Amino acid sequence: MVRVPPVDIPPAPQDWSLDARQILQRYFGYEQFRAEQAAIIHHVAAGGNALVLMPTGGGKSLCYQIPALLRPGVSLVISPLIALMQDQVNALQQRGIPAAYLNSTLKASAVQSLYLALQQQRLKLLYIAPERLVQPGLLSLLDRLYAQQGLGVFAIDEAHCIAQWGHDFRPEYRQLTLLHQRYPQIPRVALTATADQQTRREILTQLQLESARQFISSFDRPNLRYAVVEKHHPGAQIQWFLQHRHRQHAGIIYCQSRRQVEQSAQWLNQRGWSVLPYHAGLETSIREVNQRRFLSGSVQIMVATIAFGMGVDKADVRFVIHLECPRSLEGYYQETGRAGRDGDLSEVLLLYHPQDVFRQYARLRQQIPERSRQACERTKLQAMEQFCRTTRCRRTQLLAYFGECAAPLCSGCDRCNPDYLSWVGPQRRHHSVAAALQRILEESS
DNA sequence: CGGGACTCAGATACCTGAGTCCCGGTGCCGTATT
Repeated sequence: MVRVPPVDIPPAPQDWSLDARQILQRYFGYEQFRAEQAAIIHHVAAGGNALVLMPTGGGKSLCYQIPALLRPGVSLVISPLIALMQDQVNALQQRGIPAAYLNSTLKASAVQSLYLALQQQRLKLLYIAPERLVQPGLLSLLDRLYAQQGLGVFAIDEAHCIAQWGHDFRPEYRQLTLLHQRYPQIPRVALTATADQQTRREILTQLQLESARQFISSFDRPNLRYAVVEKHHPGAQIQWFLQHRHRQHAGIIYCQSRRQVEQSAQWLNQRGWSVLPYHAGLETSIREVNQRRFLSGSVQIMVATIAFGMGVDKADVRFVIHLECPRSLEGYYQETGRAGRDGDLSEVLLLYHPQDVFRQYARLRQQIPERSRQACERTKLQAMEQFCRTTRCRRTQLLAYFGECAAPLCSGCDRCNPDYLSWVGPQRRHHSVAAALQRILEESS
């Protein structure tokens, strides 16, 4: 992720009282709103709270950016990554919108001038991390703005982080509850592309959005083809998949540990594949170079941990491979969702081995002391396991997990189209027999 | 769970093997150090 100091804050345009559609055309260059965007924007701009679930590329950002421009004062966007803040702020500034971010990449002098700009209400959007939000200095400034009616909207971007990170990894995510307690008059909008029922409940509780209006789009990604294959010889299976289906295509291979990333990357490299590793143990400069090379297409395949993904916007990722089962269907959905953003057909392959899952059960027993959380994580892993072992349509099951009803057959997964099983080479006959038997058993029970 | 890192004894001056421990994956911030 490239770290650049913020550009000077552009002066606020004179007239923000345009209506939503005019703003859309004038500042963002689109003619029309998509799907529920208009409804969400009107609801939030009128002071309503909202939970927005919309798949990647659905135009979530506009759902808080336009309300921020329609309402008086400055709006705060809680964002999990510095790189995301930078991307968004750059894009807004290029459109002539006074936006800035406040984070540790800024020098003291830049922070000073930012505070001044806030006090003088020269900003419309401010991006910050939750860690920064909860600091007393910023809060007292926000108190003053609140008293002067200088706060517009609170947007919590990637709101699933509240549930996914708030417990142990980034505890400040659980202090966002202060937004409502301290500034009850300010509308809050939480946005995410992935949240199961449990995650939604947590978002609603933590942000006190229980009575908020919910806008939930379909999670289906019709251009993705799903397959889950039993893992026997992962190296050979991956090689077959690459050679026969994706010789030239860009793709991501997800591993569960840094070591597995290093080993797999090296193994593929030795066999002539154009790959680079990516995980949080690598130096920042190396991560930046590797990411840039993948995005630009000068390297074909990224072998990575979950560190790689959020904010990575590459349209032509044609495949995603999981060398091991992720810990939840939410994780799986997020990671596979990085394929096919351009809408073209893309293939996602999971190599499943029961022992991998068994190990994960053991690990969560050992690592999570709190019983209720352990149970919650176990439930998520169970759903993941069930997805791997199912004899029914994968897509239907994935969508059902996110609370969506879909047709019982999709023709875009290995259960609906067994040809997909040959992605990793010729199928051994007893597999299909075993699957058939299991299906008969399930159906008769 | 499984595998790597570490410890320590034993035999000998560097290395080996057995036993034990601990960790596995995401990032902010701020402070101390270059």
